[in-house]
Amino acid sequence: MDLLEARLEQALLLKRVVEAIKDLVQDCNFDCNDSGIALQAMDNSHVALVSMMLKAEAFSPYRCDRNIALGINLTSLTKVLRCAQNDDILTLKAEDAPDIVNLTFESSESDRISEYDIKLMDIDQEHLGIPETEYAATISMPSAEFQRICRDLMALSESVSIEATKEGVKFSCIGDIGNGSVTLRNHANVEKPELNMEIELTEPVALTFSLKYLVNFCKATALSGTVKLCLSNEVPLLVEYGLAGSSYLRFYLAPKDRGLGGGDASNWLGSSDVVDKVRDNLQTGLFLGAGAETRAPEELAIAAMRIKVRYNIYV
Amino acid sequence: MDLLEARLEQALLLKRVVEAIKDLVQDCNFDCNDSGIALQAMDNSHVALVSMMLKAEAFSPYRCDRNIALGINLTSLTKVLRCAQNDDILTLKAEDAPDIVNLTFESSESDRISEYDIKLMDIDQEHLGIPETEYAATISMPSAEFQRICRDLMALSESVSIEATKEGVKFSCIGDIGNGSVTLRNHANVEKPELNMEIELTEPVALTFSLKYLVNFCKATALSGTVKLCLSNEVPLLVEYGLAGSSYLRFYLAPKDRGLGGGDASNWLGSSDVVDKVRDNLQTGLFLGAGAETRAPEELAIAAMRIKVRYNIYV
DNA sequence: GTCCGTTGGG
DNA sequence: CCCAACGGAC
Repeated sequence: MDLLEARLEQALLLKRVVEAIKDLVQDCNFDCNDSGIALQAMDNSHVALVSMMLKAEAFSPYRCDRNIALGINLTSLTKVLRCAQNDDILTLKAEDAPDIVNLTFESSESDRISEYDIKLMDIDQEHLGIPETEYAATISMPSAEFQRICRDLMALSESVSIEATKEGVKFSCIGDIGNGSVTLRNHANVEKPELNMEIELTEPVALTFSLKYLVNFCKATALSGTVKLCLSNEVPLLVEYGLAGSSYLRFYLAPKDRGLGGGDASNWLGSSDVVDKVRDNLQTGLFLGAGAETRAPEELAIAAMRIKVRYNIYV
Repeated sequence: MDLLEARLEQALLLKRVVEAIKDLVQDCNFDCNDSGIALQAMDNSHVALVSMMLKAEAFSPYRCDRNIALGINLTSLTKVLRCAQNDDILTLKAEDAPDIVNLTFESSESDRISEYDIKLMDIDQEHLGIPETEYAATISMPSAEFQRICRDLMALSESVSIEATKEGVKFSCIGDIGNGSVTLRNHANVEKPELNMEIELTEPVALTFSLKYLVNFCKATALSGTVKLCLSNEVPLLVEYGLAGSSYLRFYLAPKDRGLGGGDASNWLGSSDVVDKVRDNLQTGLFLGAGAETRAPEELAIAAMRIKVRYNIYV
């Protein structure tokens, strides 16, 4: 008897989610419990963090009798998901103490049934239920527009500065061939609310980020017409794609320090001894100061990313 | 206060123009004066020449207080123009003695404004306002048809012979796998004049050209439904795409000599000492004979292309 | 949504 | 030099 059984009306949802994160994360746990399936993982260079939540309501039916972590290689999962047609019905199944997860794809007329087993792996990783945070600025905008801006500016530079004020948001960059900026003003359209650009702001913010990562996050564009950008100084940017129900796909990205001349984010954590030491510390949470070990694990990831920002500044 | 300000209702026009010439020319001056913006440049191997004229009437408004040459790298310009949506309103701005040119893209609802600065470069190049010439044959035909013919024949050969007679025009080629030809007869269609094929001819002409270059010129196809081919013996072919108003995009291409066996146009000016000498001469206009130095610069480019043809014949 | 062509990375 | 990913066109 299966311990987990989750039936998704459209395989497309999971296909898109996994396509959107597979280049950031190689292997990770799908943490299943009775409220749904969650995934959290930092990317290889620990500059970005992915957090997915598929609530039980996204499935019909959904059943998970006991907490279970399914360690999956995302390249393998991608290969299998590509075998599903977009509007196939997808069912995830796992037994107790499983060494495989089973994916079943049924055509809507159910005259074709495909079944795949993927081998599981043991991944030693805490689940980091990242806490909801108050941000200085929260921008809602069409996800396609955000994608377009990131791609456009990448033609000029590796970094983008995002400045949010009450009136609007300005994305700008400085490059060898010239400079560029895109300015969006608040815009409300009652007929097409998906095209709205809205800012909630307690204080103006300006931060700089790696465009390479942002463009990567934008693979999730098809998942939602709207994206939310949440910024506070010296805190990782949150890029959120809301899914049906209150499911979501979130990306966090540590800001870059301008003082270092706009080097690639993957460069500022290089491979020197010092950097290795810091990297170890990030993973163990050591740099978090007294009391770190007593904090909830969900705070550690974000805190670790803040430390990386500091490190970047102080070196 | 800006010296130049030129507002284009549709960014698409400039996008297409620059896409059509960027593979022929790396860097060139945009010569701006009160009558509009002009560009002339020879390609690297000096076999082809591009001449663009965007009249002031193509812009609204257009203002240029003083003659100014904006030296622009077309790869950079292409990158920036790709950041414009096709129906954005595009505004070009430059100050007096500028080191950058500013491009502004506004969405028609103008809730998005993108601004890019491109660094300028000093390009030491005369403006060669090429003179209008009388040609032995002038062919008007649908631009898509010309593109199709060039692409088709390129499958067989690197060169095409264009023969114009009173009755029609024949494009033909000889290749290793076989020979090919496309013959068009005069054709007038009152309902769809864009599909007309018309020849004005004072004497029959037959010349051979590099298909690689012609295919390249055909990137301009989307700019106009009609293309004009103008031929005279031993004179460069003129391929003209007319734009709204009397703006235009023109390409000139030196004929090839059949005696050399249809080598690639970029090959027949190779790298021997003799060739280098000739190339220098082409650039200084020396081979033009007595009186060359007193000729208007606009004649030199065309004359230089004729000399290359001769050189090719006499070697 | 699918397919093809181009570009960047290994 | 070959393969994968991304973007644009149909």
